[in-house]
Amino acid sequence: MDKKQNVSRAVIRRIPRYYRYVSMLRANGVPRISSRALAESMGLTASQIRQDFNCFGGFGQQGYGYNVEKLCEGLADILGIHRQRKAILVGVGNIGKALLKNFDFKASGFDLICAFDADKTVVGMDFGPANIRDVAELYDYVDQHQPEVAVLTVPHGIAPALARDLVGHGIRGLWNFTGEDLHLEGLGIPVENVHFSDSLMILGYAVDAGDPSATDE
Amino acid sequence: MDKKQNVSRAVIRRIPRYYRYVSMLRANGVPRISSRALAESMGLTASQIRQDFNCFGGFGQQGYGYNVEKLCEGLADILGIHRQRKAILVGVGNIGKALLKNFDFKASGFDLICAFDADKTVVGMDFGPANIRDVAELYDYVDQHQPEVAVLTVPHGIAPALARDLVGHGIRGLWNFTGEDLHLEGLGIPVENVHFSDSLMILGYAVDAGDPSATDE
DNA sequence: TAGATTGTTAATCGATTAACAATC
DNA sequence: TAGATTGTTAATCGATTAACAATC
Repeated sequence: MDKKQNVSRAVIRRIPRYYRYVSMLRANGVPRISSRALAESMGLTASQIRQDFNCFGGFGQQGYGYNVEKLCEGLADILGIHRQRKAILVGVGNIGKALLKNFDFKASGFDLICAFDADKTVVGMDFGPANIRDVAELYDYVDQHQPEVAVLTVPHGIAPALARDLVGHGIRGLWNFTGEDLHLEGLGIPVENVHFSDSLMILGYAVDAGDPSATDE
Repeated sequence: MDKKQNVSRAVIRRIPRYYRYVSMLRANGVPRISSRALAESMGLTASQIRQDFNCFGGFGQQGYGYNVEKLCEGLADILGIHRQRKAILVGVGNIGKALLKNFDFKASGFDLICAFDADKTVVGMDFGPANIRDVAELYDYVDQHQPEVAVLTVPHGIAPALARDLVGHGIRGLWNFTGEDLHLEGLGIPVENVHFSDSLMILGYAVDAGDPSATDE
């Protein structure tokens, strides 16, 4: 199920999308799928799909294709969905609230154990799965519970310092919604920077150009 | 300012990030920057930056570098920031609300003129720039005001049909937060699918692997 | 002018696609 | 077995990097 060590960035970034499509097939009770049929439905080539899956060793079977159940579990394992790593969220503003209320952390492999904010009026409340605590307790909490990942939904400006401190307290990955690029790869800390504006600007360019090829995945 | 026709997808997707960095330099009053210095601060190579900028014709000057003001305006023009294209938002749930309240559409080149929801309790309210109308009025409104882009923040399931209908009424681009991939490129309609879960899963993978190289941009 | 830095061509690298033998 | 489809190698394509002449 795990074979090669050096899986390229391009491949890894496609895995969640595979997982999404294959999960849907599974939910629909489809027992098996060929690389050709999956490629068709995803807008990729069959070759690429076989290459990608083979980075992680043989999911498939010649003459048959891929068993959907097995493939789905394989992809889930690659992504560590079942590991349910502990995560915290810092900054319960609109975006923070929206994530707490709507976003299914469990489905992505995380257990959101607590959220933090400086605003006393939200401290003590519950949104979705997590209780809100005072940000003053943040580092004590991190020391004690050792979450692996922090979701940053704080206002612009305070992100870089916060990120550094969290990493100092053992945080190993950051999901960053602040709009400021964080670069902690030098420390070996992965960061996913979510930039709404970049996405919308690319859409604007594509609309102006009348060219959809800048968009999709 | 505009030279080549076939600007590659890879280049286009970097432009918003350039725009972000160069805007910051401008805000800080920096008058000029070399490809070398910009590369340093963005974690790219100088070569790549010069190649990228040259897709759109000479922003720079030999021996001097790039004039920040001019470069910033050039990038804004490529992205059509000043065009302020009309946009609507459909689905005023948590994510919709968060976007309306927090997201600066103008800074990305859009004027969010109206939002729609089926829930009568939010109809008539204002969040941020836009008034909320009943979704029953949606298509009449689109016919009349001809927005170019629709932001889809509706619940899972109804997105594909809604997207098709909006395109039927002249919508030329979709910013899709529903978690369902929409593929309308066959119709020449660009779509930016925003997938929070994909982003978080990639982060999870990178954390497990102890390898930040899957993340960043 | 001399130094700096671009614009641009050529070389390298990586990712995608094609092809086909292996095998279920 | 025959047909289908994978796993995998080789060919192609595109994107990034290096190099350097042009020129401010």
